[in-house]
Amino acid sequence: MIEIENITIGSVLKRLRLSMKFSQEELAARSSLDRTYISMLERNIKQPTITTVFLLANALNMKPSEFVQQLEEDFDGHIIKRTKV
Amino acid sequence: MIEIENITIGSVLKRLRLSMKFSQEELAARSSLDRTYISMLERNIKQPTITTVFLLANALNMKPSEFVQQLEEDFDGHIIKRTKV
DNA sequence: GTAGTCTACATACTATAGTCTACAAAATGG
DNA sequence: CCATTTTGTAGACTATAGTATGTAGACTAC
Repeated sequence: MIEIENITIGSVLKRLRLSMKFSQEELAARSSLDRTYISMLERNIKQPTITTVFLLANALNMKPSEFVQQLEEDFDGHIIKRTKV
Repeated sequence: MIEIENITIGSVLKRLRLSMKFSQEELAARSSLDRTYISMLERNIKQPTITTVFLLANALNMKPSEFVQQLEEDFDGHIIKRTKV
């Protein structure tokens, strides 16, 4: 069981984007998000809110739950570690 | 087609929490989130990040994608409206 | 009535989501 | 190779995610 701090969507997002043959610019336009933010998401610099997940999934012509399913598969066997100070 | 600004998880979250017979305190403990934040999520004062969605779903003994599916059903026929200034 | 449980709400804080501009570096296609 | 396109990155900004404490109201059980 691998401990992680956050769910990171970078690899899933990039894979799906490329499978649609979209540039980041194209995906940004389709999702009404900022192009540089797409870049940051793909590099796991930032994580999206639920609304952003919906926007991205819609832009990728898939259901948000399908997008999340992809994440589940990537993070199977991982546990999110929450630290208490 | 109804325009919305954000995906709000309040009604889904509360329904699922009650179906598990958890108090907000219980759900907070199981998800390692703050109790008052759970309250705010249920009242749609705040929206969660993807990591928080995973934490909540796990605490509710369901897959994150199932949780998101519930949201999809609630928001079927809605479109997220993004305003450009 | 009283104590305990549950939740809403206010307030304040830290960390970060998301936007935007500018520029540099990398990739691509002819 | 060169021009164009694409992506990474820095920096600054506004809005908000998430935490935490305290108070108050509602409800239930004894």
